[in-house]
Amino acid sequence: MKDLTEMLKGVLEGVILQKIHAGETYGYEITKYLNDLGFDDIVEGTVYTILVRIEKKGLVEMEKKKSELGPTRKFYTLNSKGEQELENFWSRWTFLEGKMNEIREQRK
Amino acid sequence: MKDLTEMLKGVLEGVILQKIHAGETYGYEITKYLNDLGFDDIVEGTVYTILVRIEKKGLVEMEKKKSELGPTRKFYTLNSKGEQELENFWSRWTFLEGKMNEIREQRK
DNA sequence: AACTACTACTTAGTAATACTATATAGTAGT
DNA sequence: ACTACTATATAGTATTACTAAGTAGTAGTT
Repeated sequence: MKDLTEMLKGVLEGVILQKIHAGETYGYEITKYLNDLGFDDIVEGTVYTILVRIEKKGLVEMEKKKSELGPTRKFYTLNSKGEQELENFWSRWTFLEGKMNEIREQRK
Repeated sequence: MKDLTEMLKGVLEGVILQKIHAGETYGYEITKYLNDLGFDDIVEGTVYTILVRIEKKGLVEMEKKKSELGPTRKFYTLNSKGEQELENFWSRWTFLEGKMNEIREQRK
């Protein structure tokens, strides 16, 4: 999908939190997952930037594990603060989604 | 709703295009409309910035009309380019909304 | 006349975020 | 050696919403 960049702001971080919530994962895998989902323009640099950010915010724990295929992977898991932030994220999303439907339906 | 700012990026402009599409309107009225909808933090400055932007992009026509209550109002209407952009906007939104549901449902 | 409140528009500066571009490095197959 | 794929890192850029402050018209109150 084209021109999605601006619309992803404030969303992509939550999407990545959700992905980590669904099971321990690492940057390269997250990037692949998003590309496979149809977010063509999301590249590794974008994902790593967000991973650094959420780690600084203290939302995740990180553990290095060897890969048989390449350099060491950095696996992330959500901590309780991360789980709370994920809930807040979905709360914001649900609010926005509801309002967008209202706005779309309005006549006059 | 708190902390919605980032999530509004790439969305608010489309919302305003939709509001104009629904009928000729002006900045102050748009601001009130958004506040009444529940977007508490959207202030006049934000709306006027976007109105200037969409006018520069050539998505709207503007006409000044006197108000009985205050300074002259600047009424906006969508032109064909604006209508096209609005369609593209909803297309992007629908795509994102669908993907977000997929992401939210995923297990592992 | 001075004031307050509401209507209405303007704009310079800031913060946050995703993307661009490039670099480094490990493993495996030809 | 070369190529491809896996895997992480980061400086710089563009875009966008928000902050903050200002100007100005109308109407009612004191």
